[in-house]
Amino acid sequence: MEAFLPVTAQQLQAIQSFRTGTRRVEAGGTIVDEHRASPQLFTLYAGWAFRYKTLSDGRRQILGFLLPGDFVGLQDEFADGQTHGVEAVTDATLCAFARERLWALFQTQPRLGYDITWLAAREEKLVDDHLVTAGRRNAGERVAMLLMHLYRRAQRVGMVRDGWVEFPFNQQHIADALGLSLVHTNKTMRRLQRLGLYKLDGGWLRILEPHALETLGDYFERPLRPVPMI
Amino acid sequence: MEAFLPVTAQQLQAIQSFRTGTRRVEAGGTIVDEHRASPQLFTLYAGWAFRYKTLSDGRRQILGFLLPGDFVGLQDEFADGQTHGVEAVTDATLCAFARERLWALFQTQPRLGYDITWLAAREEKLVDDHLVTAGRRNAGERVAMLLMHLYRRAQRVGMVRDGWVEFPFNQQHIADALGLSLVHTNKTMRRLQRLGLYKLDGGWLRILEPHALETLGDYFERPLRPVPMI
DNA sequence: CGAATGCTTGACGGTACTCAAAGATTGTGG
DNA sequence: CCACAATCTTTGAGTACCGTCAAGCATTCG
Repeated sequence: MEAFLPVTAQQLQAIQSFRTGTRRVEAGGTIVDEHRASPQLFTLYAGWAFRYKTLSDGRRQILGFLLPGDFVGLQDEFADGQTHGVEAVTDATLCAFARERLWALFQTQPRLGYDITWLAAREEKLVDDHLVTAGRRNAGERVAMLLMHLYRRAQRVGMVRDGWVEFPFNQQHIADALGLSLVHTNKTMRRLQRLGLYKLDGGWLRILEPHALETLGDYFERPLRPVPMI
Repeated sequence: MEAFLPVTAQQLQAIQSFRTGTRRVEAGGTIVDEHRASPQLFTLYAGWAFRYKTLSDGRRQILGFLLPGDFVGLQDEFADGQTHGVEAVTDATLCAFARERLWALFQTQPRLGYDITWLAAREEKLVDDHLVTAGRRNAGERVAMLLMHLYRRAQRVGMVRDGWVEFPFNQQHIADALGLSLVHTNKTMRRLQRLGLYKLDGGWLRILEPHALETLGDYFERPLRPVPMI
């Protein structure tokens, strides 16, 4: 797939030896518990998932969404338990790695170590953008930005068919990602739909006016370099 | 300093060969331009700085604050220019590294590569927390959280003297970090001051009721492990 | 068919934003 | 040393965006 960097046979072997198995999680299931440090790192192979944190009174903030190819769990490496949860939105397939072998991987395969750093840096950029959204955009801009963002990322990994993407989120997910209430999220999304900017049907999303949404969200994705795949 | 991991002589030498020089930036000066990819990575040696992004109409979001020991610029590694700015709040001293030598560093010094990944993961955790603040906390909680957060981090690197920390930010900085307006930030801060939770005098901050602020912000920092220093 | 989940809408209230202007503080030049 | 500008802080008044509460509607599932 063109979104990912090519891998040599030797690297592939190193990745294989680093992995400890495949895991399946059904829709709505917990991939990483919010309050327990995970002994594993994951790469998402198939499905949609998200990272989140909850305040003690239950308010939840979704930190980011995960698509196939995304690497999760590095943030916990030094967190001593104070970390974030990961939950599957659809049925998901993951590749698991032993956290304790991470250092060995860096030693024996510096290239893969470098790639992991790359992925970590990219992740942080996503959170940076998300923070701008939550901090400085209004409701309409937030929705526009999120729709374009998810669409573009899905497109990149080949999840768009005839202009439609699987969109398995409910409005509570969107609200928790954007820092809005459920009701206000609903009203904002309805408004943008009535304006004809996008369409949502049976869990599938179609962007009707990409330029309008990009302008509204002040969010223009540039073509991205291929990403390493661990 | 106990906040940092010890370094071997050999590692120190590797770090030295990686660095390309020291840079001084005066208060208010630009460390990294928001719209130009920086050819350098930095470690902040002295002073306060912050990372930020601005929307096209001028709204600014501060992504995080930088204290001595913090490493900046990794996010740009693969960003193709779509990045964030870094600005000095006080006079600042930085150690510069050539970005192009990063890969060589990973090859020859896997330990330092691993440490850089550590720092990147830690950075992302900070942004995650910040995102929860902007997305799900109200004004009082945001201010409480930020004050405790900055105080604890400063304390960790020995910047607290007799309970006072240098606090060189103006209210616009705070507002842009928290995603609030200047006026509302002012009113909220005044309110917490009148409640006797903290004191601010001549650019120095003193936390009077740490427990109350932690509870209000629902933010409890655990003791952190020592951090690598590049 | 009833329960559960999610979407939609209206009404109302409050938090936070904007506008405006008056202090306070600092720095600069005559 | 004072006048004046510039910057930052503080406060008040009015408004709007967004949150909460409540209830109706649609869809799915057992």
